[in-house]
Amino acid sequence: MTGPRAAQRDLTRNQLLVLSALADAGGPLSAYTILDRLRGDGFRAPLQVYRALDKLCDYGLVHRLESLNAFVACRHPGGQSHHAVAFAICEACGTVAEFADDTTMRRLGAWGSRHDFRIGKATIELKGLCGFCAVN
Amino acid sequence: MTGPRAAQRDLTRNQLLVLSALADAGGPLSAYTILDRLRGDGFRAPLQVYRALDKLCDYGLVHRLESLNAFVACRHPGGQSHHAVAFAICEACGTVAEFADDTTMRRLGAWGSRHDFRIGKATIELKGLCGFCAVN
DNA sequence: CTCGTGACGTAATGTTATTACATTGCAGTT
DNA sequence: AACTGCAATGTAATAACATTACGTCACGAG
Repeated sequence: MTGPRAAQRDLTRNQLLVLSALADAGGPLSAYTILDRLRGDGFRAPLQVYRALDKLCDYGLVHRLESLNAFVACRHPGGQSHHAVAFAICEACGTVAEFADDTTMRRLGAWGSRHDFRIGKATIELKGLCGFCAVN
Repeated sequence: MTGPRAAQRDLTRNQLLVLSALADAGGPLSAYTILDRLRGDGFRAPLQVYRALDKLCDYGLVHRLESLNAFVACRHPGGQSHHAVAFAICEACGTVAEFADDTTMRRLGAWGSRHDFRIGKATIELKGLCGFCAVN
């Protein structure tokens, strides 16, 4: 067992702490916010956080939100397609909804095929207003 | 004439310089790279670049690539939908292809309707290998 | 003329991410 | 047990990206 999936059971202390911080937050956190929250657990340098985040992203347990320079715990861990996920980010309240739209993904894959582009990772982030904030 | 489109004819000196730098490059540049290239034209501080970039993005003449922290001149200026654009970024050679896939956009719009999310801007960036680099 | 507005210049600072290098822990081998 | 290789860690320094704050200038509307 050496694949990425296998490692889910073998998280290191630092990885576990970072993942917990994200899960507890229930929403996106910046690397430096995570660092601050983990100072009590012995974290001192950004690299400790970034290294853990890299692995967690590899393992499919965390997503990076490019448009926010922040990270979220995956809401569908164990789900097959870590690379085929999209996010809806409310600009008013900051909530992030994670979703997978297979049709959209297939559509983008089709574009790739037609244009001879081999897709490694798709970043799809919608910024806007959630139902609650659009009204209030 | 007060809308964003109108302003295309009224770019300031700084905006024109930044747009030219991006157009000349033919690909993405970071704000600081632009700054360096414009030192000869009197640019001294990051803010001069960021201010121009903000406006150029508003006007639909420049796109920000979130996953690269970089900016590109729009390849379809005057095109109707500045917000409905996607990018394919080759991780090997750095080339960026800009495209608009209406079906994908409608699909995401449909997701928004179904989930009561009002989309302001969609960020779609595909990372992978272009036809040339996938072979070589 | 004066007031409001938008662009500009400059300095300082804040935020995000990486490089470089030394060390530690542990599995597999001998 | 000693050796080796590898992944994770600790620490410091620095690079890269972005914003805040404040003062000035040009210009059109009233």
